[in-house]
Amino acid sequence: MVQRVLSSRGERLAESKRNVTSYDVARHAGVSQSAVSRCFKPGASVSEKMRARVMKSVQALGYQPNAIARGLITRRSNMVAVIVSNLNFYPEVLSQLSARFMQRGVHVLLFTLDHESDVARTLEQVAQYRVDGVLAAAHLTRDQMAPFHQRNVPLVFYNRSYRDVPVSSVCCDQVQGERVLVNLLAQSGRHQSYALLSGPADSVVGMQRTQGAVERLHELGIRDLTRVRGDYSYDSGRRAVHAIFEQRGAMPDAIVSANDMMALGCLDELRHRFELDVPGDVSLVGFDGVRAAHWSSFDLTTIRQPVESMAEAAVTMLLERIDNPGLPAEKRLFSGVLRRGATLRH
Amino acid sequence: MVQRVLSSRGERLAESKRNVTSYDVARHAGVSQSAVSRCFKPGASVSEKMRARVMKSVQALGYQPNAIARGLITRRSNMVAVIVSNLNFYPEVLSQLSARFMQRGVHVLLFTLDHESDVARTLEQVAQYRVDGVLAAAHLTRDQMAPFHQRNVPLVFYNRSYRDVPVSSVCCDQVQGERVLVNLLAQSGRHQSYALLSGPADSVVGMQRTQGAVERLHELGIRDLTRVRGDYSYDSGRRAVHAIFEQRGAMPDAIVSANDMMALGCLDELRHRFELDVPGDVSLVGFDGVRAAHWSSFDLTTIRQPVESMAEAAVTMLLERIDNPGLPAEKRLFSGVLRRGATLRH
DNA sequence: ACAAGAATTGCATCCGAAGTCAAAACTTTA
DNA sequence: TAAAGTTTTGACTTCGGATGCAATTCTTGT
Repeated sequence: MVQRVLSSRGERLAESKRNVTSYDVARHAGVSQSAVSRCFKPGASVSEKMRARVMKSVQALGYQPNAIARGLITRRSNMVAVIVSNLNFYPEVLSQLSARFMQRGVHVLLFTLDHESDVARTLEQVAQYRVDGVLAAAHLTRDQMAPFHQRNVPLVFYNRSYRDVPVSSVCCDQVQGERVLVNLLAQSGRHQSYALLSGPADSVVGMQRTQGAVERLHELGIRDLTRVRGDYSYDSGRRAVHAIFEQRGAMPDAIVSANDMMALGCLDELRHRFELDVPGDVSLVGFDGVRAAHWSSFDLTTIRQPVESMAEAAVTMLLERIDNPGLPAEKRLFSGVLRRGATLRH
Repeated sequence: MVQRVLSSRGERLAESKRNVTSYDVARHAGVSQSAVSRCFKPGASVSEKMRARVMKSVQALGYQPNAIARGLITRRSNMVAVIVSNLNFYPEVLSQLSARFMQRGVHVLLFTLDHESDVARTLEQVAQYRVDGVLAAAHLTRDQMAPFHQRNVPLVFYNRSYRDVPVSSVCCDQVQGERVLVNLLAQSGRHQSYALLSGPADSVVGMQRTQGAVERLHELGIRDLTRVRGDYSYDSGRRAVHAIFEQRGAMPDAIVSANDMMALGCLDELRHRFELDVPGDVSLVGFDGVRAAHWSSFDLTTIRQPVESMAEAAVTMLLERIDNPGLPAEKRLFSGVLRRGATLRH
């Protein structure tokens, strides 16, 4: 008898561990499993009576439909993969994307790539989870995109565009933004010598910004240009100031940084190590419009990427293409917004 | 004939759209589906000949096992939910967690909660995806945790501890950290009057920091204490300085901020609006050890949370509990690391 | 009250991989 | 070389919910 009690307890325990399924609900409510399933499908043909009855059992048993099982039969996981190259540089973007996907009932499977972590393996994982779409804020080679195209998994890039590949993307116009900044510097008529602080060599965005600046400077006939390279970090901005100084033997009138973080590094180094005045001695512009650029210690002149609009556009584009796989690839280009700070002599 | 070509194309197209399954591979290789399945299970009983043959077909067809289907039968999704309360405050933490999970072959389903977005609905989603575990860097009520306990889904909290609930957590010792800071301020013997800038009322971490500071100040017999509240943002730090000034009619000798962001806001406002010297006129301490605290414009004295260790511990704890559901709840408490900056008079 | 039509409901099957178990193939031993 | 033991392999079932279709129930009109 003791044994019996124990075994019954054991069973109950085992049972409580097992998840409640639609069959359990059906049995409890005295209806068919299909009926239960239909109660969870909006717009399905279910009578009020039935719905009430099923829902009572659902409540009683604490039933939660199994999204995995549903995904298997519907071939829709309701998940998208978000691939971010280096989380540190994009916290705000990820936050925006995540919030917007969630709001639309889409779940985010997050993949982060720290400098050359095994991209191939990561993409394999993405494929295995049968995500409905992929939002990539990271660089992929053509070969790496191919499997998604083959499987008809929509792919939208954030701030990476591929000139020759028909793939959707949402970008901020880096070239134009940088040109605006250079114009601004040139217009003041107080900058003869320039330094350009580029991003890492493998950053497409960085290349575009650099290109935009170089192009415009060249058009304006400016020849006094020192070029150094950084890695987008604050510290590399600080180091860059030294590199510039050593290369030129003096500070230039203006420094054009490929992003805000490095610009802030420059700013601090110029002020605190070189004891120079910004913008009195050197003008400085960045790119991105990060929070810190607005802080009163910096008040950096920069181009703000319209992150909200871009995230919204990217999410919309991806979801549209999931619902309608026939849609053609589309590239949307947003203009950055000039923020006039106090790092510019005029 | 044209029609025939078209239709054959159409078929091929339709076929190429359908994902390759283990049955397709089996047919192609002339073996059974089970054989294919076994080839993907490490340590399964498969002959070399068989494995080679299957893998050839796998390559030929570009087969990728369907993680959804696998998850259904094994009842293991190989996904964990990471719930983050406000992404802006925790980019580094998320980055750490994500990288560490990925490294161990676990996938991250990301859920973000912006101020009181529907927590209940979010948790429902978490449950429906049958994640293997949950890592929460957000506050959950006891009722909200219950379903996970019932379903035996391990739950680990990051920087939230629940005194009376047997739930696992990894935390930084907020109270101790704040006490260390207060001691430091008091030891210098140059601070008589204090202001305490707390976090939002619903932040447990904030409460603990505030409590630690208040306790220690009280123990030291310091009575001159002005208390104001912020929302953790830089801007609220700036505003707080005004609030403090208005409340006291003068600036205190030291401001203890519940986090770094607000401390930086204070610092900027003190220097640029009030034209006060920090640390000459006012001392200032923060908490967290964010990147910007190290920047030379600020050089903030603060307590750095050992994010790497904490993330590693949290990930390990969660995965251990997934593999071994019998493990008891455990709370791990890390000490923060004092960073002596230049915002402290001595 | 009854036929015709509309709205519900249930049965059976499917999604794609994993695991059980017995049959088949291969080894070893006498 | 046959028997016994070992390893491989394949047929079949399972996970949990969705859906086409047929059966049933409910409306409606006459």
